Amino acid sequence: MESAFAIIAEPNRRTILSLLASSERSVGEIERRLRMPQTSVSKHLRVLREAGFVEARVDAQRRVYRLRPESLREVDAWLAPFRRFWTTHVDRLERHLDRMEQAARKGTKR
Amino acid sequence: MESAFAIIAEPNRRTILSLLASSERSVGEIERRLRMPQTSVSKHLRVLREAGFVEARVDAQRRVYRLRPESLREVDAWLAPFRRFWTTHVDRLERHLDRMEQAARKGTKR
DNA sequence: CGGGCATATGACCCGATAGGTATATTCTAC
DNA sequence: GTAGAATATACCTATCGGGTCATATGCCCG
Repeated sequence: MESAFAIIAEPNRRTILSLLASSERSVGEIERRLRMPQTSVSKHLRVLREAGFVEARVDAQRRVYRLRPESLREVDAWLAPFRRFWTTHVDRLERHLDRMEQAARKGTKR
Repeated sequence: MESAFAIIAEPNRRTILSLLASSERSVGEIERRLRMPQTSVSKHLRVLREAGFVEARVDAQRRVYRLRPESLREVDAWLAPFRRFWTTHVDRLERHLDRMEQAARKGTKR
């Protein structure tokens, strides 16, 4: 289970991620909202956790999972070169502004 | 091989797509540039073709493949809800932590 | 026409992985 | 401590997808 792409290839995992995008959830909540067996949820969460997509907070007997979005940036970054295919001149302006913003922040980053 | 996500889960297919992003190529060109066996290239191209990621133009004995980017928009669209995490959230948190770290360094005598 | 190039297809093997079932662990409440 | 909850893990199995090898198809050119 190397790449981020392999992780999100699984539909249930994508659903879990989407659910966590709105707010953090316990395993039981995920289980009920997505109507999938608990062991399956736990397994997918483990994969997501080990790949850095989510992290868990302990709350008594519960584990509350929340998103860790950095991993998805890899996917976003790979996608970047393709975006020019479906963007128009309007988005060109946007990219231009993005670059200017980045340049402006260069000195203060990290 | 249902979803676009499953398609791009394969590293060689991603490489092929990236290559085609710069310009169209014949099978032989892809084969040589990526140093992978021809049958393998053909198989991946078939998968990509049937999933709508690429299309082929016939040029004598060659097939010249070019990108059809619409399929990738599905991925891009799925990613959209997560983008707020790294366009606002993370940067703000990062800058916040940076300031705290700097302040902490100032205070300690190390 | 025949040979050789470019590409596609088919058959087989193999490793990875998701799902299911049963069980283990950890915590709470009494 | 015990019962029962919430969650994790082990194990098995069936499936699926990629690599490779052999072969088929189609096209060009002499």
